[in-house]
Amino acid sequence: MASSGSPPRRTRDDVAEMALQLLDEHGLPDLTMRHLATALGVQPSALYWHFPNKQALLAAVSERILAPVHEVVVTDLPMPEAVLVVGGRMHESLLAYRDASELVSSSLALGLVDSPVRPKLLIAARTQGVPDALSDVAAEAVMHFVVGYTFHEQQRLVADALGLLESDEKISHEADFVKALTMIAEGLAASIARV
Amino acid sequence: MASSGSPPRRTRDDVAEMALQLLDEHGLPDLTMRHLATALGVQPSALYWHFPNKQALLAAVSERILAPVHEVVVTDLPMPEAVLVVGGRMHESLLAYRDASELVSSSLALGLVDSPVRPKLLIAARTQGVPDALSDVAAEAVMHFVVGYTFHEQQRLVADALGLLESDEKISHEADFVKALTMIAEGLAASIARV
DNA sequence: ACCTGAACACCGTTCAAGT
DNA sequence: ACCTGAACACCGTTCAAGT
Repeated sequence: MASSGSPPRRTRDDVAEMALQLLDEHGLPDLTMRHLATALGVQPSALYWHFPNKQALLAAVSERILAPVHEVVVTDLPMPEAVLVVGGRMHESLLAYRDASELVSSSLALGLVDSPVRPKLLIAARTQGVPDALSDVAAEAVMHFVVGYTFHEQQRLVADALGLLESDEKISHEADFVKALTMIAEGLAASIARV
Repeated sequence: MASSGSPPRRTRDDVAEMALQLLDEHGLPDLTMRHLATALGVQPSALYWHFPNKQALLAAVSERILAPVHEVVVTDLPMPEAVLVVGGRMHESLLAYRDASELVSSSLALGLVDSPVRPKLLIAARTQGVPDALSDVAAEAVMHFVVGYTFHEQQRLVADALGLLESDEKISHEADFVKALTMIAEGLAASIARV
């Protein structure tokens, strides 16, 4: 049998998965097409058979990072709580990999990836008779806040690791995140009450 | 008289100002140290006399973009209105230059530039007896939402200019921005009412 | 004080050609 | 279908040296 035949080939998913691992291990600045190719045992040009360009590859990585948010179940949850659950899950998902929020921020802005927050809040809103327009507005506020906050937070984490933060900057800001998200949720509740 | 003497020299401000113009005319991807040097009639290495690295230069450009936010006056303004005024001014400032929100987003995240929202809301809060902690939380929510939203919005503007948007994506989202910002302001009002 | 010249160590992307 | 090899057109940064 020809068991030691042709060299192993990579799927699109293999490439995206390896990119995610490189991101987590070495950070976004070192996630180059050349490093990725080397990690896959392939020439840089081979990557362009799987993806048209680097942005498309990064969008695929963003999708993987955001996957857990799509799994969250918020049906029959009151709207303000749904905001906390979805926003919280997105926060967790972004913190799970190094530099994830920076990467996702640009993929979202470029429109190469859809907000996972919007469909979730839409479901929760509809089961409670809240207009789509209102949940859309809330989804925008939540998504941009969570991504921006986590981006900022994640940079503080690396600054801390490098030991260049003042001691009063080193306290955990997890509580602040929840407070701000709660404030947005309360704003939504107030908007609903007025309808 | 030696009126046609030594060649013109550049100040740090000259360099930052030219960078801002290049950003606005050609966008962030084309704002390279080499292009900037050429525009200034200088060698790329000359820029490193004025700034230690590109990030520091970009931070200086971010400061220029955000300058109008520091000029806004919110003393004696009720807190929810202060949020709308400061957030609105930040939105305007970011829209004034091409790719400004993307640039400012990363400068803020890296901690190379301070949030202009925080000190403004702090003043408004204190004149009304609102605790600093509360205005800080609001400042975080406002800043991250405004920067993220405007980043997304500014990318839609270039996509529209390139003619690659569906017609239902082309409607102005200015009203949505105000609605979301208002929702955050109402969340703050609700938090204040509970104190 | 401000800048040149030259180099170093990289990038993303294309494309003809191979298997 | 998946990849190689080689090239193209760039990057940011350093540093000795000039004026």
